[in-house]
Amino acid sequence: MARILITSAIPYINGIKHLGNLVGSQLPADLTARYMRARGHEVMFICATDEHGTPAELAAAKAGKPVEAYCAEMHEVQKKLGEGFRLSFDHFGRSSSARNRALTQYFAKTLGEQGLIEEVTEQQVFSIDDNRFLPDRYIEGTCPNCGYDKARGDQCENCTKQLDPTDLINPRSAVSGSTRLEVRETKHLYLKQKSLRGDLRDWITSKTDWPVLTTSIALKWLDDGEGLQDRGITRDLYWGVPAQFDGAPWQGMEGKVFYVWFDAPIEYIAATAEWADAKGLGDDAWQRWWRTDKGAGDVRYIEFMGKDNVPFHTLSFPATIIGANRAGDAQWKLVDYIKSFNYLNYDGGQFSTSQGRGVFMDQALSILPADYWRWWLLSHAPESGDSEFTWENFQASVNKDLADVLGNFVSRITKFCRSKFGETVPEGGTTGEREETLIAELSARIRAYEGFMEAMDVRKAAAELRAIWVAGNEYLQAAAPWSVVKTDPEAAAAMVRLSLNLTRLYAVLSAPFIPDAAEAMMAAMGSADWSWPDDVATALQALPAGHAFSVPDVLFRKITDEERADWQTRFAGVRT
RNA sequence: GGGCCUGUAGCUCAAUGGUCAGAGCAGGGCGCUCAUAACGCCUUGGUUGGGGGUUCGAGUCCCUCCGGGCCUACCA
Repeated sequence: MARILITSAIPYINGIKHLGNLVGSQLPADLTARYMRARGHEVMFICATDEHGTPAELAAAKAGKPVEAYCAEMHEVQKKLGEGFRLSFDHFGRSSSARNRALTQYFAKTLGEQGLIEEVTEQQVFSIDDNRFLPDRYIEGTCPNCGYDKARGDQCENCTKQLDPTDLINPRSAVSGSTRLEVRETKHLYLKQKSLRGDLRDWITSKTDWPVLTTSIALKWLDDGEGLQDRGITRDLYWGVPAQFDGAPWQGMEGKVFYVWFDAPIEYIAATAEWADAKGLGDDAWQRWWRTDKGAGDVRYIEFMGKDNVPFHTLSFPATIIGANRAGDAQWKLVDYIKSFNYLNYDGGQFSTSQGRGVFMDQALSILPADYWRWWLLSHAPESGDSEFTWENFQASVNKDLADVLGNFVSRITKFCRSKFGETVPEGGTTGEREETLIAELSARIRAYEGFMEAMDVRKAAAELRAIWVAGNEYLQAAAPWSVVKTDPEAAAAMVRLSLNLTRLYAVLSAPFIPDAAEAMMAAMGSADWSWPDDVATALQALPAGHAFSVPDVLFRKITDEERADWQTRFAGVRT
């Protein structure tokens, strides 16, 4: 038994997330957490809402609410949706928590004491009418290069030229449209990542088992051009962790907050502390997951994220950790493995939160149960490249895999048994060569399934699980108990007994992917034995003769052509 | 502009430089009748985006062209 710490990238607070967000981090993280628990490991699975930053303030203003209230509401909404998708977080925290405020300030203070924070005076665009400094991206104007009139202050989307806000012709605030902008001087803290470059490179190059997607992005940032640059870790905003506090080794940062990307990953740690608080446990309880000087030496830490998050998790967050560890007292845990995902596209384009394009988590649950989405998304996870959601593919995959292959297997065997032997596991008969062959095949496939799950090879694990389901149908077809029962009821009884046991086995194996259906299968088998099938032959004897079971309701109903067409139309446009 | 990823059957995807490029779905045929018109067996289908090169051998490595995607540090 091992100890495994799993974090999912924390979803941003400004709205309900779409299926692309879900499959890029939370869902595969949940799959792994559930699997590792099923294997008997001690798991800490952490997620949270990422609440700070300009977009949160603007979304709150648009909703006509104070940002604190807006974030509190949206946190609850996201938490409920996570529960709806059966995301089995040990804790779903908030980056605005007191724990995160304290830890973020602690890390900043420690980094400052190590000489790793520098004060930099710089010029920033201030919008008089908005009464706020504007991030470059929130300034619009005409591109000096191509004349596009909606160019952003950081880059022109039309000609892709990188810009400085002061390059724009007729600049205006993207928030209000106001043109009363002026450049003001402002002071910010920078994390001196440059000086940690060697440590970071040594650490990253030691991770030979990481996916190319992950290491190539990290190395590019580390070495491209002039190499890794220092990063500003404060902003002129209201909503965030205050950058001036008692004991801060710098002055003059009143009214400024830490940059959201500085405090967001620290929330992984803080959310674990929030978990301990919620459980009424002491600091030791969470520190044993995060501090190698407090017992976290044997923890394996895995992070899940979309590819856009990789630089922050391979460079800036590790820089924070490595820098703080130089102080020599607390020793914080660095990530052991990063599983990153590409993007899921929607019907020929991108999912987009800002444009309301695609299917969002609340909409998805309103039309079908979580298991349908979990199965499709995980079995099509964008691991090797971007992948695409289409309604046709969704309908076909779900109907075939869940209804025809798995659901129908459970249906045919339970109903057959009920009609011939009643609703108890039948006794008598012995197994033979056919059953030996089945057990051998299942053993080999389960071993392969375990390998894919350990490696977090999500699509391959799904394909193997499906093959395990198919093996049940193949067996039934070849054994044909409906024929055998006419001449040799005892032999048929042995076949049925094994098949009912196979149903329980399927519940155990399938639970990480489709937890609700697994529960339904287990309940129908009248069992609560979730133990992992280390030995298949033994596992197939868990339900003894005479054990009562029931015929479950249809596990997965099929998606009709009419429904598919309806949803296709309903979700074709933009969410309002 | 630079960097990275990617292009394989109608669709979604596999293949440490090494048998005849494989699966699932869709299509075709046969079987079965326990089951959600489900299941099983067999089967059609490929100039691996184009062109060149390295090699005994290339989907895989190199060059080039074409297409798609992502990142490029103040959105998160």
